Amino acid sequence: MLKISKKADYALMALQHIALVQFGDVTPGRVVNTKEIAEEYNIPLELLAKVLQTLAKNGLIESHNGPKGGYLLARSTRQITIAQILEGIEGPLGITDCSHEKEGELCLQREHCNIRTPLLKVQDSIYQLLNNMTLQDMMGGTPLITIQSPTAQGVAQ
Amino acid sequence: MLKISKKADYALMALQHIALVQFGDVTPGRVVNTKEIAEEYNIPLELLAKVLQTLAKNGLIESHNGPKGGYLLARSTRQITIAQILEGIEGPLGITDCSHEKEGELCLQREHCNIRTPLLKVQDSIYQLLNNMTLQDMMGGTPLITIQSPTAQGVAQ
DNA sequence: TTTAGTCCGACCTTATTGATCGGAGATCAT
DNA sequence: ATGATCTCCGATCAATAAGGTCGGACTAAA
Repeated sequence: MLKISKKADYALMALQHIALVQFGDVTPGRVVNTKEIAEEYNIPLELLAKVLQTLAKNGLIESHNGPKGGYLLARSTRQITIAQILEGIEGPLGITDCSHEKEGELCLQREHCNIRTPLLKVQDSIYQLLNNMTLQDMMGGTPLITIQSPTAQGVAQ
Repeated sequence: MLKISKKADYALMALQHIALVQFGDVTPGRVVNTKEIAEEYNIPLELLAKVLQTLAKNGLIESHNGPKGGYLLARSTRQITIAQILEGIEGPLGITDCSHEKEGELCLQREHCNIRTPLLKVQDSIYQLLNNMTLQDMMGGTPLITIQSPTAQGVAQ
């Protein structure tokens, strides 16, 4: 229960990888493309592409078009929270259907529902949890495995 | 994202209702049947029946067969946690696919996956959250929720 | 201008959830 | 004991969401 989607999983892996490349000590500053990540983690290329597009649209990463293009983090690893990443892919956090219920679309149970308020408190606690953890917290001490890409070798000095 | 299922919602409502009837001051000790709950909260009867059956099978409530039959809480409201209820309906908590991965069924990303460990810590924090809140907390005053950010504990591997 | 790469949206396939049906078994009233 | 009523429980169906795929348009570097 409470499982996050594969897309969200892929997003976390991809962002962590980009962060490692961008701020790691191997080839700092290098731009990362979709193919590199897909091959490194065995993620279907097209699906990952869509995930990255979504992340770019939500302002978490910047896309650079054309050859030698790819993605870069839009801001520092401490300014990107897990909540932002997950919400960027899966939409706003809502443990129950009525979490973001607008006026006029009440659920059938709402009239006598006594569990909404406590559940919203639980939801809020989970959000704080996810929003207090950043990309930086997910990359400590993890070694970056470099890949042999002709493109990458050409760029790295 | 992270939405719980309708069945789980129904389970929470039903258990709260049973608890109110059983320990409330109107008709204490009365047995509650499926139909009563379904009508009160506009829940499809057969679906609720299956939810209650599952809860009974998991030892959260006791079923009494035949006419004048129905359900009773198996233990006190303070001994039934939200985690127990949700897990009884939706299965064990697992925010990622590999949460309960058995030997030999590694996911394709596992080889280079660096996000598993921090995610498991997040999952553990959510579990504590849900397991520290009981049915009792959903019946009266404001639920007491304590969270502990995994970041503070040093989530990075 | 060519070429490699990203961008974007439509599409399909599968899995999960929500909901339904019909009978078996158990209990109480008569 | 017997019937009527109610819960139990498995099998099944439909709707929705997730996972994954395809083809073409656009962009920038060589």
